[in-house]
Amino acid sequence: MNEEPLKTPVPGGAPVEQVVGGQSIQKINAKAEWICEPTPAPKPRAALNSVTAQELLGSEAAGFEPPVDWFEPLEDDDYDNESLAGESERSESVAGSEKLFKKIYKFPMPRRKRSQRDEGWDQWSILGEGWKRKEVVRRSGSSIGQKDVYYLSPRGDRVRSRVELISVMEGQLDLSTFDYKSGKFYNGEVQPVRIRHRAKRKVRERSSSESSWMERGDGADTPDSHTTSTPSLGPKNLQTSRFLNSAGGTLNKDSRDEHPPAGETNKLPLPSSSRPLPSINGEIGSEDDILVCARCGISFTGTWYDKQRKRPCCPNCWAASKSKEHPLIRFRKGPGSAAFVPQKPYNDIPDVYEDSLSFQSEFAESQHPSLKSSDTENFSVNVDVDVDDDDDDDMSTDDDDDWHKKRKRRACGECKACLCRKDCGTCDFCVDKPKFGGSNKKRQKCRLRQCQRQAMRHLLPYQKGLRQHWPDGQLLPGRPRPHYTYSRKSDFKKSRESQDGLDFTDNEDDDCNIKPINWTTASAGGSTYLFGLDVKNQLPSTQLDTMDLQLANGLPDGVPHISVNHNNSKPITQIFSLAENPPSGGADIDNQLMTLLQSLRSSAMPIMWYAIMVEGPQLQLIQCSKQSSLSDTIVLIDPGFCYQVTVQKQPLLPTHPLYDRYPARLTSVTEVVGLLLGLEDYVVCQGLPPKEPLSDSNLIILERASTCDFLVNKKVSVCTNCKALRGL
DNA sequence: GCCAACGTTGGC
DNA sequence: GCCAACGTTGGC
Ligand SMILES: [Zn+2]
Ligand SMILES: [Zn+2]
Repeated sequence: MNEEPLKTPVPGGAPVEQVVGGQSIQKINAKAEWICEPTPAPKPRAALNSVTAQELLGSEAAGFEPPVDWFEPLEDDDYDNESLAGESERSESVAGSEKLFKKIYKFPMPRRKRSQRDEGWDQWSILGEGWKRKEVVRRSGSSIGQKDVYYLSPRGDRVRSRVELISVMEGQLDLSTFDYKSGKFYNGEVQPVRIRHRAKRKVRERSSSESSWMERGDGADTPDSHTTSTPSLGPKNLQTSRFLNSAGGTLNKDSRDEHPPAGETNKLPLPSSSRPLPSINGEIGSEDDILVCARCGISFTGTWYDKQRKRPCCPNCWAASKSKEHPLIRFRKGPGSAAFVPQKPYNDIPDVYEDSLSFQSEFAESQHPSLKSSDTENFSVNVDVDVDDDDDDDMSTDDDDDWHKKRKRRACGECKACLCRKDCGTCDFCVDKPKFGGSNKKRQKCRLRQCQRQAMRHLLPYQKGLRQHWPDGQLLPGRPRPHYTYSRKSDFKKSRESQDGLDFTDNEDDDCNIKPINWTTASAGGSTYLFGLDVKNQLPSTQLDTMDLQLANGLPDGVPHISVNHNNSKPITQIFSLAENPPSGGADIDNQLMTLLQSLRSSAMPIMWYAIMVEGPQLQLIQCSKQSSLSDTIVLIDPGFCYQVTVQKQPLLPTHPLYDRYPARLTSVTEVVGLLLGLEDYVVCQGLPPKEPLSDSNLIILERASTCDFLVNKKVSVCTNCKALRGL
């Protein structure tokens, strides 16, 4: 999918050329090109990938000098219709400019045009010809008002830190006396030591704050086997110490202290009267507009707007609007009122998922039977109790809350993924990380560390290439990855079967984040990640929700490992793909079921049928292809080799004709295969729409008769019993 | 509609 | 100061 096969992790500490401080730009374009050029691509194209249009004009379209403000944003107010989404208010003008530019020059443009990309860059020739610099004031979040300085290299590298700058410079310039923030050299001058007024936030404070302490990189450790330039990302990451020692420690920023006075523990901006205006250093600030705060009426400089970006809002009012609640504590609506619970003892936290069974029991464990708060780490976690005080003010916390919720909700802090401290080092997101030699394009948390409950679905582990490989039953080559599996326990089942209710909660964006992720409700679109397994729900019924499906990790080169636990109360004890190579090692020879299982494993089996052994023992054969019309069908074989077929966990009626066509006991591979092949003649009964559609929903819910056959001949999509129910 | 890409923020 | 990684954009 991406270019990682051509990127080798860099042993040692020195970043290679491609890895320019995490902002590699050399191979951004189509992967075909990249594949042809495993070594850094020619600079012109690299530049085109990330250079600004403005820069192109300057460097390539010689002679054309656009007006100074050619790419300058119009007034933010001009884009009122773009209410949300950060800087989108500016994208229009930029996009328009880009079109114009394209039209005139027919240059290949960067793949993407980010609105801020071309804006606000100042020539910064002190670093060399073509260098640019820009300051960006944070517009939201608890660090609002903070300024970030970026540099843009002539090649288009967007540099975010001193370390990156040094890396990008590749020694072309001695930066030992360069102050990153101010962008100036202090040759021979002794810089006053900048005093940090801001008290360092304590771990405790942090962990009980709104921030989900787990959600951040927070010590995502690097597996040793993958260690490249960053052996560890612990709290004391020494990776950059050599830079800091040579520069950061002795070299200092401009002497003007822009930190809040002592006692101000958060980073909210100070009133403009006491705080330096957002513009600094003359030339930088000179382009800022003088604005009048729509709230308090004071004049201020900069680009501060309310959340809708419609009206100017001075930093002070920004702060005021945020301080209605503690900026570091969020509450969320929900049952119970406890805001914080002690977190699982840290020493129970796995470094990685080591095997399938550890993951299998995840949801049982997530009940946290042991909540020792005496642990040395004593983590706490926000349980997301939301008070959701609706705010009338439109610069207000409504958006702010939304923003915060969105920003903060992707980690429950409790699930195994959240508690996992180590990056796997092999998933696509890990491979993208600079510390693993990646180019930092995706910038996402390790898939295995994505919260099982709250992470966005597309970030969860999944089977890369699933769709290419599974329909035809081909398994990917390569060493099997550890599969993690788990079964949901009966609480899940209970909640579903006891009610006729249809729970379509797609919890991705609502507040139901206390329960485990609801895998089975998502069926829209082409990408349904059921924590890995993409299952097509034939029928959004309660029955579906009782399906208990779980698939292994989503590592790009992983062999799909499927484990499906149909029976909620039976832990999976053995997981085998029928197509998998026989594993070495002995099984329980005495167990005849196991013998059958092993025979099955070494036999050619119908496509996408997998076998697992669950406690009982019980041998289960599961159709794991979502494309299959039998995708929710399971054959259960008990130790006496009697079997039962279930569809979406519903057993077929004993009178089902299927049972007449096949032996009552499945004692051999032949018999098993015969049944599985015979099943292919069936499809799952679709059910029929109710007579009275749901009032408040545009969903079409299909219902089945209680005597539904579940499996019907392929030519019929609905069984006779369901038809009878509708009088058909 | 998907997802690569990346601007941006959180937090040590 | 640094960087992990969140959330969004926009090309395809
Ligand atoms: Zn990973
Ligand atoms: Zn979690």
